Amino acid sequence: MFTVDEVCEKLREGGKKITPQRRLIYQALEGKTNHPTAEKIYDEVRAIIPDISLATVYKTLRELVDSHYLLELKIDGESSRFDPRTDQHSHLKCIGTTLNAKGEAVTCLRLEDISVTFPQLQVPENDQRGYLIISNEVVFFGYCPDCQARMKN
Amino acid sequence: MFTVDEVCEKLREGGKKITPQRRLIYQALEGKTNHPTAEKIYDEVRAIIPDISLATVYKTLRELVDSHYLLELKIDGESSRFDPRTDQHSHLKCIGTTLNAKGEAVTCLRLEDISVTFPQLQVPENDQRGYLIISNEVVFFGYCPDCQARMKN
DNA sequence: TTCGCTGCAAAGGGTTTGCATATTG
DNA sequence: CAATATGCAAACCCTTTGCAGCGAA
Repeated sequence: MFTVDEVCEKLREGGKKITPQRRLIYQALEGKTNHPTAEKIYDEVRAIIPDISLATVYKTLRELVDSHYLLELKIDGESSRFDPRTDQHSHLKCIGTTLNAKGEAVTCLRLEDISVTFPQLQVPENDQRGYLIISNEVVFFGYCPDCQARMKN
Repeated sequence: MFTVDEVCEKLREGGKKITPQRRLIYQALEGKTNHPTAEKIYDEVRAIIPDISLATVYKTLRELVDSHYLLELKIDGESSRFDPRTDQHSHLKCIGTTLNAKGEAVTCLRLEDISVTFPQLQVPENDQRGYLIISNEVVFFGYCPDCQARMKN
């Protein structure tokens, strides 16, 4: 859970330069729990710097991920979502769908943090196959309140 | 865990036609536990029908997935891997890496089935946020025997 | 004969890369 | 001033799509 100033300072120490573009991208992530995609961040920053390039957004995000200020979540084949919360935690994803104008199913993109991890989870002995287990990742699937409400109609 | 004949029969009943290409793709999957990618299947089938098209492979796989003969696994942003085992189960993925000729890290692509699921896993109350939880997905990460051996050197 | 299938090539979405120019420190 | 960032366009990878011709039933 970085702050803009903290990231700026640390990156500057590493010989990087802080541009208005970068600062705004950091701001678009600071304290967020909605796991935006690169596009979402692009849209948000573009409201202020209209001709920022999507490539700049991607480069800046990659940098944050590489320096461990940001987690990149690749769940279920969706495009990457970015999470400023970098401690170990799990996720809860809504699987609700709506139909768009063309009658195609569009899935609700809500994704929530879950504070816990599940270190006690074990691979059954006969499935172990000589692997040295390091970690696990748990994702829960369900319907968010909005999608539940929509389903009642 | 389908058999080639079973799939052929069922699809034929649905008005589909069984071509040599399709039959070979089914064979390349029948009973397999290595979770091949579309490319891997393409390579395997191409050894027999050299001018089969990758598009045909993709179309055939999509069809099997849609008719629930095949599971499509999208883990960690990798390209899709296909699993003829369609009952509920978990996976164990090797995170070992080697360096290729250009010094880039290449991850071991081994992926194993784990027979169990973890229906008892709960979302902590204060993380529930009004969601109706339906299921969860657990992936274990670790080092396969080969990668462990390589790390000892 | 008919419809579904094939291969090809093109398009698509998301992401990265190369490069000349602009900006930071 | 030097080095790093930017924006643009092109390239990438994986996957899907459109279409004319081919082949299964």
